[in-house]
Amino acid sequence: MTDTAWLNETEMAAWRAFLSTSHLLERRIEEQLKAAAGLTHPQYEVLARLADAPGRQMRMTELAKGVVVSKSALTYQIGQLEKAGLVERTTCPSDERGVLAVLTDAGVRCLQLVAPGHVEVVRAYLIDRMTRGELETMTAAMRKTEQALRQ
Amino acid sequence: MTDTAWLNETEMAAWRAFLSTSHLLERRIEEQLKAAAGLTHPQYEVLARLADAPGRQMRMTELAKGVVVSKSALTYQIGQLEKAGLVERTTCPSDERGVLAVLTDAGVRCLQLVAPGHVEVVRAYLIDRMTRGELETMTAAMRKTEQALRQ
DNA sequence: AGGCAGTAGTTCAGATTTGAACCAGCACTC
DNA sequence: GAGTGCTGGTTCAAATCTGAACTACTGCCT
Repeated sequence: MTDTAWLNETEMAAWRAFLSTSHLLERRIEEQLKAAAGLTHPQYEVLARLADAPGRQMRMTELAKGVVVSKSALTYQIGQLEKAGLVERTTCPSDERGVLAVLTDAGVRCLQLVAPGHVEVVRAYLIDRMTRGELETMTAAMRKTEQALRQ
Repeated sequence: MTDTAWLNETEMAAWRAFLSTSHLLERRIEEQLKAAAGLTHPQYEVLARLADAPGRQMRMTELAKGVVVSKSALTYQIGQLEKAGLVERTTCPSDERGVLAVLTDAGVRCLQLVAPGHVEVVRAYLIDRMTRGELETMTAAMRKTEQALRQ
């Protein structure tokens, strides 16, 4: 263990702010989605990602990486969404092992219904409270960390 | 529902970056703490908060708010930490209902042991990748959101 | 062809989280 | 000083997440 520099005032404040904020926002989002449509945040993210994907479909592993959950958690959530009729499973034509999660028409409609309320929260608490400059600075910083963490 | 403006490119990129980064970092931290000391991130946060508190002790509700978990989750985690001998429960002298979580000497030692490795991760992936300016901008932005979410 | 390491998903057990329901003690009113 | 509403914590059931097997298939290599 090499000796690590402790965090100074500013750094600690930054870390604490980041940590608390991300958790608080997560809670708020979860609450809003639950109330609006009985969805969890990961579920919403799955729908949103699929909607953006070509053919409204994506491989399980790819989706798991995008949403940042374990493969088993995704298996579970896709199961839930399938029960709700918002997603379907198809075996991948090019790879017999693979599974494609496909957004159904009902899934699209559900997303259209829920998205505005969700975006509203993201805006009200995060986006609209930042200046354009702050937004860009934050994005740049986040991207560096994200890239490092994705290897 | 008033009509909400959708997120434009920049805003969406910012949101996605923030979201992915916070989740990825959370995963990495969890992994490090688990490997280093069998602690979860919330558990570490509890220890760290208590160590900073006067008398190394805090009321349950106050602690739950600080760490950003539900009261029931905190009850559970304090139970775990108590089993491990890192924390003790005391009834609050001024309020018979209240419970004080107190960091034990073993808790202090555990924290001293684990903190460097944890800080190392926070530094390596987040803090040290930002310029001083970015750090301050991000903190300012996070604080606005945090404040709004804490009402 | 045959073998073999690696990848894709699922299953499983265990840990953790959450909100709702609950009990007890505080504080304020009449 | 009894009544009432509120706050602090715990308990509980249900949902979800994770990592560790496990199965099945792919892609190489010989």
